[in-house]
Amino acid sequence: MPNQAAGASHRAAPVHTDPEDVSVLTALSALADPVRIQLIRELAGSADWTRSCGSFDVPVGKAALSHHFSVLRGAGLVEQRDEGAKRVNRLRREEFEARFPGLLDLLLRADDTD
Amino acid sequence: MPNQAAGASHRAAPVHTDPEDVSVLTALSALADPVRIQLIRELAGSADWTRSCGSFDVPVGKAALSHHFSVLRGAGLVEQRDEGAKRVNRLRREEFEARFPGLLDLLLRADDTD
DNA sequence: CGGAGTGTAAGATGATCGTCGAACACTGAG
DNA sequence: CTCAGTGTTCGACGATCATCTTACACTCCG
Repeated sequence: MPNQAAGASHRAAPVHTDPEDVSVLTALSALADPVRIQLIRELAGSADWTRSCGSFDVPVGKAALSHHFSVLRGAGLVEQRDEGAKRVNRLRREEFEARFPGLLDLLLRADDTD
Repeated sequence: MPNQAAGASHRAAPVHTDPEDVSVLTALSALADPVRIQLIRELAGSADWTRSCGSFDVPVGKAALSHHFSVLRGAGLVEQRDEGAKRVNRLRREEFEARFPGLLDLLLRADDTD
């Protein structure tokens, strides 16, 4: 097997979906949840690859949290990478913006919660 | 009681919500449904006040249809008016666009269904 | 190695949501 | 008035979804 750079992992790599392959319905369904909205907002306020899954201030257990990240990946909103024991995240701003122009901005600009 | 112009009705007027009072979550939730997406698209392709509720080609009964229109009203997406025995509809394009710029266009431009 | 930390997988539970059928109210036409 | 057409409301049902608990796998560190 090929030599791997820093950040190697023997865990199963997270499954990602290209935003181009995401339907409008899937995108809207992924965004229509308070916890996921909060995750995206927090993620948007942090630099890429600096936030591990457990570092978010959301009122759910880690099992539910894992599920939410899975949904966000499936909607092409989040990219994940294993870094040691942690799984760090990145918001796919440009790619998602190219597929759904203005949608992310709508979420991030809004000042209401519910 | 005041003299009423043409189109008077003794039925309870439909309850509308101003798009300005709609939260992002409510808007996204309203749009995250295949039937409602179809309703909005069909409505967008017709002139204002020309489509009665029963004139839409959706695969649900009239009870469910009535529910969907109620959700769309609550999200500030649709305005309704009684005209004789029928209730005719209008897509609130400009008002909704002012509150959520680009969101409606996203739905109407997309060429995928699910 | 052994233990703490991190995240996923599987099963169960409770709530929400979309749907339908039936009953009801209203309108317009005969 | 009677009747057909239109739409809403109510109760019920089933499916989906968010959540939790438990168990498991992996990584790092001592």
